[in-house]
Formats: sequence, C-alpha cells, structure tokens
Amino acid sequence: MTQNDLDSIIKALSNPARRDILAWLKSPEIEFPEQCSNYQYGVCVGQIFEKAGLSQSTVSSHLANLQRAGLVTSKRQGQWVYYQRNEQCIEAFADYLKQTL
Amino acid sequence: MTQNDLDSIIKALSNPARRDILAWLKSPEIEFPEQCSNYQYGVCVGQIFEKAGLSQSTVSSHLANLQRAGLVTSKRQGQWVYYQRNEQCIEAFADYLKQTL
DNA sequence: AAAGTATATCGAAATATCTCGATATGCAAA
DNA sequence: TTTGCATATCGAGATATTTCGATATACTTT
Repeated sequence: MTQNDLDSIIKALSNPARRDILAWLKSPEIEFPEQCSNYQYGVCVGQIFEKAGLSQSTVSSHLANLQRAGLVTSKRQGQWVYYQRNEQCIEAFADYLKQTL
Repeated sequence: MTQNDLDSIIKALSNPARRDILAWLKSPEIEFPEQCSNYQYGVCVGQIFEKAGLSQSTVSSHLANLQRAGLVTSKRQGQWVYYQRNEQCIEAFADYLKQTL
C-alpha cells in the first residue's frame, strides 16, 4: 500500500455518494432487487444510477473514481457494465489504516 | 459513531498535510525533538508549523480541522497551545471503518 | 501600561471537486 | 446498416478546499 494508493482511496471515500455506492454493493440482492440478471459480476450502472438520485454522468464519474482507487472492479457484459466491490483492496486499506493511523 | 462524525473524520484525513500532522503526533519525542517543554500535553503549534513547511495560519487551520473532527485535542498552557492525538477517537474510527466499509 | 510572543481568525486568490446536460462510444436488435 | 439502449467522456457552472498575508486575540514580560 503506497502513499499514492492511500491518497486516492481516502479521497474516493471522502465523498458521501461514493461511500453510499460502496455500501450498497455489499448487498446487491437487497439493495438492487430490480436487477434482472444475476449478481455474479456485481451491479450494472443503470441500477446504481436509479438508486443514487444523481445524473447518469455523475454516477458514471463516481464509479470511475472508485475504480481508479481500486475499491471496485468492472466488467462489461454486452451493453451493460457491472461493478462490484474489490474486497481485497478494501480489507487491505482498512487493515493498513488500523495499523498506521 | 454517527454518519456526521464519519464524514468529518474522513474529510479531515483526506488532506495529506493533516495526515502528516496526525502521524507526526504519534512520536512527539522523535518528530519534534526541538520542543523545550515535555510532551505531556502534546506538541505546540509552533513546532508543527516549522516542520510542516506551510504558513502559520494554514497549520492553525489544519489543526482546528483535526480538532473539529475529534482526531486531536488541544490544551492551552500559558501562551502556547499543545495538540495531541485523541487515540480513542482514532481507534474507534479505524474499528468502525474496518467493520462497516 | 506597553511591547513582545504564540496562536487564531479573516478575506481573498488559486485550485479542486461535484454536478449537470450534451454528446461520443460500444454493443445489440431490427 | 440503421436504430436504440447502456455507459463514458466532455465542457461548464456551482461549490468547496487549500493556502496565504494581514490582523485580531491571548498571554507574558518589561
């Protein structure tokens, strides 16, 4: 965990909308029951967009931000892009913080 | 730990200068060997200001920010104001994050 | 009381972030 | 290949943050 990683992760988490999205992705079945497909690759942008109460472009931007920080991964399936939590990164960050803060 | 607490703590930590200050305060004897007085109440603003490479007003503002977030406490001793880490708050935050992130 | 030192607050300029609508891109269906 | 849907990117306006110098406040010393 470099200082740069830490910086982008904390900056990503400093926004409430992004924290909400990350929290929602913990329970896709509960938070996004409307999604037709299964949750193998996570949740698609449209679902998150509808729940967030923000514009589509804003949500897309937030997701890109979370992904640059390494907190989520994405996978395109046809015309949809699915996002899911990167638990490894999230746990590593929480551990690092607990240890060094 | 309310959502407001979390928000102000993460926002406080999202700035590298404030993270540096908080890290320095972990080892006052090592990081601020120049301080004349003992470290009972922490480190005084002037010491932090000299180390930070930022203006006095900026450092004072960062310290106020950390204090509003609950991450440090301050105590005036004569004309000096000493800041020290609030370990209880810091640990509670790290634990909360580890649990809920 | 006056002057000096330490810290906090104020006001403003520079920079970054958030948000949106418009539009581009990638893929699917007709 | 044209049309339509899902997502990403662009450009711009609004807001927030960072930083500074100037000044105010708190305290000490003379």
